[in-house]
Amino acid sequence: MIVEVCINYQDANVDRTFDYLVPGHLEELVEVGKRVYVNFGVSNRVVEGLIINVKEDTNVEREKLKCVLAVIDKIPIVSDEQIKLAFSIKNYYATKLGQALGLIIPPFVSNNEIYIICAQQTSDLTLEDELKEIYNRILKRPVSANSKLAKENEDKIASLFLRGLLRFELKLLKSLNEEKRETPTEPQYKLTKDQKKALELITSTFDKGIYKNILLFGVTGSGKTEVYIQAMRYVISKGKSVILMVPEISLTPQMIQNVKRRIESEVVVYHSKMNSSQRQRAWLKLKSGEAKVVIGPRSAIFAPAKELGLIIVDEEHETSYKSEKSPRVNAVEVAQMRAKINSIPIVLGSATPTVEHYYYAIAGKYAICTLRERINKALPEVFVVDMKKEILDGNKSIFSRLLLSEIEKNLQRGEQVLLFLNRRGYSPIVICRECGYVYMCKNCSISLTYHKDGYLRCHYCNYKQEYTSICPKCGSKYVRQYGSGTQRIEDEIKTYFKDARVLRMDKDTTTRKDAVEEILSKFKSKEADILVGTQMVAKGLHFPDLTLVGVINADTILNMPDFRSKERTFQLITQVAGRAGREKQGRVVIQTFNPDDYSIVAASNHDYESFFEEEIKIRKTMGYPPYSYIVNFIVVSQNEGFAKKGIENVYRLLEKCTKIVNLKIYGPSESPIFKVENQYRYHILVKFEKASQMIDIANMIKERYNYNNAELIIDVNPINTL
DNA sequence: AGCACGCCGACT
DNA sequence: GTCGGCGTGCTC
Repeated sequence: MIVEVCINYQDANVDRTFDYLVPGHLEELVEVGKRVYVNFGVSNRVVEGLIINVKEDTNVEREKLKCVLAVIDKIPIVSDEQIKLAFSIKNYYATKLGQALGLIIPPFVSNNEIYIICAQQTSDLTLEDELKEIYNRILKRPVSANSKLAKENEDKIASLFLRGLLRFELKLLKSLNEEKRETPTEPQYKLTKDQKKALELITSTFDKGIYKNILLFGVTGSGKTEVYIQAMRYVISKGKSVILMVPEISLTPQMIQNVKRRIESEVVVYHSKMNSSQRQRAWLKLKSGEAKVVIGPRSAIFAPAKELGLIIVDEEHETSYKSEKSPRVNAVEVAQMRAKINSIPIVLGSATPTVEHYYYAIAGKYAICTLRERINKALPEVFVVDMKKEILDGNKSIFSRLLLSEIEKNLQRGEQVLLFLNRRGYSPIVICRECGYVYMCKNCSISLTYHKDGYLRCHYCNYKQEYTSICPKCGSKYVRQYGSGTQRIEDEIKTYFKDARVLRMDKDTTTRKDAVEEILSKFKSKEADILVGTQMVAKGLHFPDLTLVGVINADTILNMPDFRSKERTFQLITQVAGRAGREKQGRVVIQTFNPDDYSIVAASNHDYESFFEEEIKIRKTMGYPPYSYIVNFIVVSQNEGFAKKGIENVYRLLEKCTKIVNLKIYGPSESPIFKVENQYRYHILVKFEKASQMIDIANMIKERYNYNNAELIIDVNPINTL
């Protein structure tokens, strides 16, 4: 018996599998998805590997074959379906199989912890007895022909198992206090016509057992959640499970509450602040099928849901679904792969769908349902203020006259205000007026942001230094802070409205574990009149008395050097605007220097279609997605010269491809932010005509790039090219 | 990642 | 002559 093993998931610079011989005493233990210990390389290091195939024969010469030393897991920690998913990810994102598996294998799996928990789950023996039995079975037999090595390996493995034995006692104590669960209450909700249609489409697609993207296009407050819940109930009633993806768990407490209350099965919530034992419990509940619903952000798409029947991606346009760390996967794309593997529907919900997805929907590639009505109230009234004109009229304030007067009215009425600015800190640039020196991060090519606590901070690497008002370059004392962040908005708004109670929500005020919930509940219970915040406040929040939203500067995203900047602007304005007047009539004031830009005009008219029409024309003439497929090849090194050499290697490889397929190469050039955390970055952007060509060439470059002095990052379908 | 193999410069 | 530099390639 032979097993095909993927060695050391994460970093080993090998992207192939290896065959190992299974000794007789391990034959009944090996299974696809279990981990094994094997000898690897000339020095026979003991390494961990994952079995991805069990077979009778191999092409490898017998004398090369080594034996499996031990089987680590009692049950597979990765299912067949998840292994298929790993291969899809490897192929599409041009990663190594190990990297793809690394996303799927739960991070808490270390040594034999899973073995221990699983033993606890399945055995009739006491835990300790079973562990001892396993220990004896695996270790008290010859593991390899070479007896010297065998002894060393035994010692190594024995020590791993002993560590496990110590842990198991703690686990035993913990498992005695099992959590209890609220029983769901079975209320009937009446659906609107549109909701009914959407639900029917989802359930009938599910019944057919086919892979299909269903775009659920509905404005904020049109009742998407109700469609999700009823669809989930249907799928669960047929014995299947559901993954519900949300962009950020701490901002969707209402939805989670709703789902928990209305779903028959146990609901597991994944979030980044869970500790290792909470994660283990969640993982096991899904794996065993005890829980049929998992809700969570990006990582939830890798959850071990058993017999998956439906995937729902809420706010599918959110960029947080894309990982910024290598491998740069997009959880929405991964969700599509997983839906395809399982032949199930995937629901993409949004009020502002991505241009690509909407394009596929109207082209007939995806199904689409539109929820037109806003269930409670009319949409808010939107005013666009031209800030050029404000300046011409002598208004030097950050706030337009209209915004100030609207805030005033709101405060008088006892209603609440939300002020949105996409930038934290006090001011983003500190500059010497004598010599022009801009305070820069010493690790990144980024200007430092002045914070109110007297420190200058880099928002890329968190480097901080004390602020001195004397220029470090020329010694002048004419140093000035330019621009505004949320801290400054908070300060200045207090000078205009001295009695107003102001709260601020951004990365700086929410580092503590429950900080987000605390700020939101304070605002909800009307302990504050004005909430100032970044991106965080734009999403999903619902406050009955919030009737005015101010967008301080709509241009921050618009001016980014990215072909999606208009789309992002439209989405963000629409989203923040959606926070106003969810029950009473709301108003929105948008401050901008580009009042005529179509993304801003369309957002102010709540008109997705006309935004889309303008945007798709530009995408077509410029050859951007969905009319092309983009890959960003980035080469990174601490040494500038190495990075440059690396990107030149990539360029040479790409040039050869121009003879075979039609592609457009932009670069090589320095990345827009050249240095990040002391790493120099060069990149080449490549546009392909066909997805298949993109995949082939990205994989070819990955295979052939062998310059070890600089790391190559392949970003397929990049969201952020900075 | 490790480790060996291999092909060039400055040394006992 | 040979010790060691690290480029290249392999690991079942």
